[in-house]
Amino acid sequence: MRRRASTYAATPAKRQEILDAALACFTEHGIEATTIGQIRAVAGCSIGSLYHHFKSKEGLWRALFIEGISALNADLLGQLEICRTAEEGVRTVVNQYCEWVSARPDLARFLVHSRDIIVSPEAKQELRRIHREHLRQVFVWFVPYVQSGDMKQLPADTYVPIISGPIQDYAGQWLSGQLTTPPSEVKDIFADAAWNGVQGVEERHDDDRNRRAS
Amino acid sequence: MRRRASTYAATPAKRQEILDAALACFTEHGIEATTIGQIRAVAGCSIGSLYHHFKSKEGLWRALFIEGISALNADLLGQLEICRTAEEGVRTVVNQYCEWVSARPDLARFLVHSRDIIVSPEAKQELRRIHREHLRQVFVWFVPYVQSGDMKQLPADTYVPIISGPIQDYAGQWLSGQLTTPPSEVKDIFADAAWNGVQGVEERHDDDRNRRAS
DNA sequence: CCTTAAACTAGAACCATGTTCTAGTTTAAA
DNA sequence: TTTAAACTAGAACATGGTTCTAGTTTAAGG
Repeated sequence: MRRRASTYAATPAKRQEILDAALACFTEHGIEATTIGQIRAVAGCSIGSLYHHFKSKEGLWRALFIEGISALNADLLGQLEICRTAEEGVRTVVNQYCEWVSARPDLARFLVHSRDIIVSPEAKQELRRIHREHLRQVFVWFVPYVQSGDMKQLPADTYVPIISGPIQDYAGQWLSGQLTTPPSEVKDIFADAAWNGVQGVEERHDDDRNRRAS
Repeated sequence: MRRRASTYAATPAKRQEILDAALACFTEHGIEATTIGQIRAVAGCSIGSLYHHFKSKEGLWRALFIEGISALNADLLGQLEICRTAEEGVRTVVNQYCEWVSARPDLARFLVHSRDIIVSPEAKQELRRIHREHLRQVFVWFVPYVQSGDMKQLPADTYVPIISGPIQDYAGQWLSGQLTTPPSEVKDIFADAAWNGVQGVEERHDDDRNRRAS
């Protein structure tokens, strides 16, 4: 009723527009503080339209989250695909995370924080499923290297924390504005630490130990 | 009006009662999903009383958070006090976190999640201040060992992620029910990884490397 | 004891915000 | 042109956080 004459035609794009608007609002006001009204205003649509595309506020979060996390995961798995040594793989996990966080900080911030914000049991279940499936796929990539002894034998659930924990912690602090040096500038340090933490013990050479020293 | 005759007298305790009720509700329903009404019911007080003690829902979160994080910090600093080597210190950081998470999982879960839930700028500022102050104090403890060469020279902001990142990541997964093996059972692995990641490079002895092997 | 002020409590009133509902409008296919 | 489905608008509603007024309890001073 308020719209200009022949504007319609953009149905599929509208959904994306709402998602973009939501992310912008989250970045500006914080995820929790953002209201449906603000998103609606930025996206330039009505409440009804918004609820037509997403069944609830949480549904919107969920869509944004799944879209983001899936892209991140797919990108990592793609990069792992072309790695040919355990060390390459480990460093790729760290580096890819750094690059991605630096490239899309708004989305990264949202992903990191939304884990604690999505509450409905079904949604939580789904997100957890996606997360676990991703971890599994990454883990599978590393299995042969564990078996060959290139990587240490450890409890299955400890590899990811050891490899990704530090960079995620650092990135989280950076994303929330507590640190000024971007992850990309310290990625080698964390890649070193990650590889250092999981590399096999027997086949160590002297000059392997500190490769980032130069 | 509804109260039994001479029940009053418990003013200072009531506040704590409300805090306990809040934590119980958070554990049962999730932080976000918990309403003031639920807390009020469990604590057995009125809305007015609740708002007298805490100026808002967020104020309640804040009080609970500060209480918890302060206890955790103080405990760690106390334990560090009696450590006499860098390795002892690093392992203490990891172990203490494990023990504490295992001992008070409800509170731990709340602390981990509430970081993203407190939104008012002033509160956020305060929490950040406390967090940074804590990091600083821990860092200060390690400084002499970095200078002596017992620990690697790294950018200041990377020590904590390397030491604490993995165990925090693991504990977070455990707290949210995704893992079944409690942190206390894998703490040595993470302590090893932590020390491995920050120990000085020159003064390494062969038998230092795998001390947890037995 | 009695009075009085401050701490505290009760619960109704208020208000912001997420969600539902009804009445449409646009599009595309028959 | 007709019709059904996708989509949009915005008012009405429900829930839950917050404020407000009217108390009640306690402790200190007469």
